[in-house]
Amino acid sequence: MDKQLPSRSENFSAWYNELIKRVGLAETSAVRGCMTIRPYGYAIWEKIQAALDSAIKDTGHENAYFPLLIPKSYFCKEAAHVEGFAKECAVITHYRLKTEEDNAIIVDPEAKLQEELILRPTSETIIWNSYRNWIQSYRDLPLLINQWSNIVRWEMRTRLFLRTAEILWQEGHTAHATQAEAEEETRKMLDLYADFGRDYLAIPFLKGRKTEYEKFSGAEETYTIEALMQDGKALQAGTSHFLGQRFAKAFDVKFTNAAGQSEYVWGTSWGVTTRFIGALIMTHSDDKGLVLPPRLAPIQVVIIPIYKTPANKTALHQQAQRLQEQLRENAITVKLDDREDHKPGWKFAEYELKGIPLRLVIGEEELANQSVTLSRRDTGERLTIPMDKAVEKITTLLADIQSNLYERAIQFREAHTCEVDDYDSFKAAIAKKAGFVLAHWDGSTETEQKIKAETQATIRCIPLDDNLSTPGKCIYTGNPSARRVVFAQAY
RNA sequence: CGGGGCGUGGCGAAGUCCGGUUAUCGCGCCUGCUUUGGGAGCAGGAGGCCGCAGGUUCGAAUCCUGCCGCCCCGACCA
Repeated sequence: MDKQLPSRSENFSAWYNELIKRVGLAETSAVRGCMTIRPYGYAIWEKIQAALDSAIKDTGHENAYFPLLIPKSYFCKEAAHVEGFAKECAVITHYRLKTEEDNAIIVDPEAKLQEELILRPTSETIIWNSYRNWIQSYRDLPLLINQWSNIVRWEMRTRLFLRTAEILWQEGHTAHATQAEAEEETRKMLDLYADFGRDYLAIPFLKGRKTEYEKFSGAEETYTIEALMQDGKALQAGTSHFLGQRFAKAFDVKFTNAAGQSEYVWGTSWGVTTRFIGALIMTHSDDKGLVLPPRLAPIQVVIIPIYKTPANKTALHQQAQRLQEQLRENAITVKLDDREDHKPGWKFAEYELKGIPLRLVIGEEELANQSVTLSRRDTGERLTIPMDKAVEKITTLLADIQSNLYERAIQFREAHTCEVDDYDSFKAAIAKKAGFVLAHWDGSTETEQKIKAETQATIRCIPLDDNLSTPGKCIYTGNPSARRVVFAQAY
């Protein structure tokens, strides 16, 4: 095994795959398309879950849990929804195995289900089927439910954390009395995701609306958060859907308003997945390995004592333990690595690979001077500070690293965003993966598909809250365009 | 589903064309000693139905047939 990772510039996807394996985040499993998330990777997911879960609850949502298995008939009630997912559904047809005379184990042909069950690719149908019973009056609204679950989408080609057959995610499903309220909810949760991205993942997300062609099957409107990866490709990291009354009508979910009239409710759904971890890797990490924002790092500081003379060993060890305790008292997660079977150089490389934001070294020199040496993972900067200032300094450094990563990502995005006004420049920009390419588009699906077929570029979103709304001419057809949209090659 | 490639100790590979005694190397693992400020050194050791099933042969990792699995490229897609 090479000590070095493949470099990003030479082979970005080899770098990505190798990093995940080497860091111990995840691995491909025996089941095709599914991944095993290893403890370190899962610890990051748990950090994400904890922060997001409390943000979701703070906005008035409650967690619940709905079944993994969905009757085919439920699934088929909303036409657009079925069409969108039909090609990637795993279907359960039998409920029993049996042993044959030659000891072979087979699916018992007698045990055929009367109605096939779908492994949920998303839970709208089974949830709206319950909502019919839960909602009667406007007093039952809004109904704000979230669930943490796994879903199954039978993908042809998979990549760790980015596209797998089984996905861990969070899916919110809400019901409202009015269209305006549901639309507001859709946008509110989009904002919540983007804020979470900024504050925790240290990733700047571009908020926007999906085109008709790219939107969720079953939604009236899909909003997205799009991020730009270091290789210039875009990643859709989360979506929030305004469902209109589609599922309410499909599942007959009505309520009585204050005036005593019966109305269909308005719905939303929104979700983010472990794809966030993929975004995290491809945004911040480098050729030495993972780079984690402190707020999501399972270990924020690693302490490495370096012994030279046996006489100092005890003193160093005690000092290191004292530092560990002090940091813990200040809610900093810390690991003391005093193993003697690896040399310091090995440990340095190891914790850089794992993306630990800060390394604290205490050796003979530090002990003599009552100091510690700190190294930042994000910049490689090394500084020696007095030992009694360690906790204070580490606290500010962790905050610095968190904001530096965000700043760096914003700068990268700005440097990789361009405007083009003709198709040739467009093709050139996309071919060299220039990042987000802002261009005029005539608004037709036909044009969108032709551009995709010719250049592989897709419309990532029609941005919200920006200053791109000056009219122009479509780069492909020359037809009038109300505004620029964001094109990119995407994952 | 098309096109290409690959299955050999935990991992990565050599050996396969042209069959030959005990299957090789690196990493990792175990034991011991010496080491410790950027992936330590030496010595010893464990670990293999060479993807599976048949066949050819005195003899198969190697040749033949069939099967299974995985990866890459396309079509498809969060």
